[in-house]
Amino acid sequence: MPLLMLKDLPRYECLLEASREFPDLDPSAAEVFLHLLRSGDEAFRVVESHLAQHDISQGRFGVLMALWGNCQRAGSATEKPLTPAELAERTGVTRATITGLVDTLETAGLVTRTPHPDDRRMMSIGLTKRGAKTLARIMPEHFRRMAWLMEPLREPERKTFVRLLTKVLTRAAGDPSASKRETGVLSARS
Amino acid sequence: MPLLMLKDLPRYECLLEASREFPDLDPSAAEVFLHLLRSGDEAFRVVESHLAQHDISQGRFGVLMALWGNCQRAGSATEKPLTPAELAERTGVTRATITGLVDTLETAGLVTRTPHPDDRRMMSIGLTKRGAKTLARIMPEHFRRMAWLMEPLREPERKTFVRLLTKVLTRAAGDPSASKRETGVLSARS
DNA sequence: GGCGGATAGTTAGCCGCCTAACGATAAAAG
DNA sequence: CTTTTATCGTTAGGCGGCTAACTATCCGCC
Repeated sequence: MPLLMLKDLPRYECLLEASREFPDLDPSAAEVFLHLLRSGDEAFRVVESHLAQHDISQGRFGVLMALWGNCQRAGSATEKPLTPAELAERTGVTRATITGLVDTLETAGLVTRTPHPDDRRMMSIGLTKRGAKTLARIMPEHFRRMAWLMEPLREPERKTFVRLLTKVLTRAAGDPSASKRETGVLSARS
Repeated sequence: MPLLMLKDLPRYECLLEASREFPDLDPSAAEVFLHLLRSGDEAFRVVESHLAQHDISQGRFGVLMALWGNCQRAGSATEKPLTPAELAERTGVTRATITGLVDTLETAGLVTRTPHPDDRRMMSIGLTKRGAKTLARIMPEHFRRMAWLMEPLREPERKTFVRLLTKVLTRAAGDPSASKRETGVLSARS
């Protein structure tokens, strides 16, 4: 997981102090923001350390899950392949990155890569039996780790949490381009 | 920002459905978890896209901030250098990574790197005037972006948010080793 | 003073992410 | 039918993260 701004979270009082020097700094916003970055980081680590034991990175896991989900979605026991572009779309990385991930997964015998039957520009990526078995081995503990991390939260807290997180996601989805923000179009929008 | 499990967040009903097949899957925990991962990702993107305009990566920004914070902390106008190990500790990456980051920052004229006066094993990394000016130029918009993302949340929501995030962080900090979790020591602890 | 263990920063190699560019292919336009 | 535009997966190169190993240095102990 890449670097966060700084490892130790500043106390609110420090942010308040800093806001005197930087008028653009909203102390409570910064506090939430930094806690969010940090928590996301930690959440990632909790599951990633388990995946690593299976020689699976989060990136590879995403590809495997997308393929596996596609089998389930198809409601069929037979594999339903995806193209690299579809994998890229579902996993949120570029097609170029998918090439590398599929390279290593193919080498490990977890996926197949064959020319697409309908379009010669495309490849067809499918989950092997070994890939499916690897996933089946990983998923129980994967889900347990998620549950473990969230255990201190009771159901109502979880609902609140999701609601707040969704507000952030909605806001982020409305992200105008950076240049617009800097030129003050944002204040006109607000 | 690296890959999340899958780009599109599953609806709660899907998680409920999946929990029938996977007894280890706690639907509400998974929902919060995935929302958290995703929100952390988006928060990262909001500030990172701005930094990129200044040719600064999040990693570099962290180093600069640590150096700048050290100046401030020292309450002195003169620069107060840090060692690579101190930078690594404050920014949460390895010393090896710091070497690379400092390499590029030094090339850009934003930091100085000199032998340490007291210990010949160490280097001394300091912020240049140019580095400080670059930071001063970046920080207003950086803080504005944080504030922008959190704007939909009112003060009480922010306090709740920080409380919930802190619970997660506390839990993550109590993370026993992975092997212990898998062997069931966790259930004995709970 | 000498030895052993610890620490520091760097290097090499790997991985995963990106962008830009490319050749091959498909689709659209005229 | 031909030309132009769009799409695909891959490649090359860069960056930032990691681990392991290395040489140089420091420190504690005998």
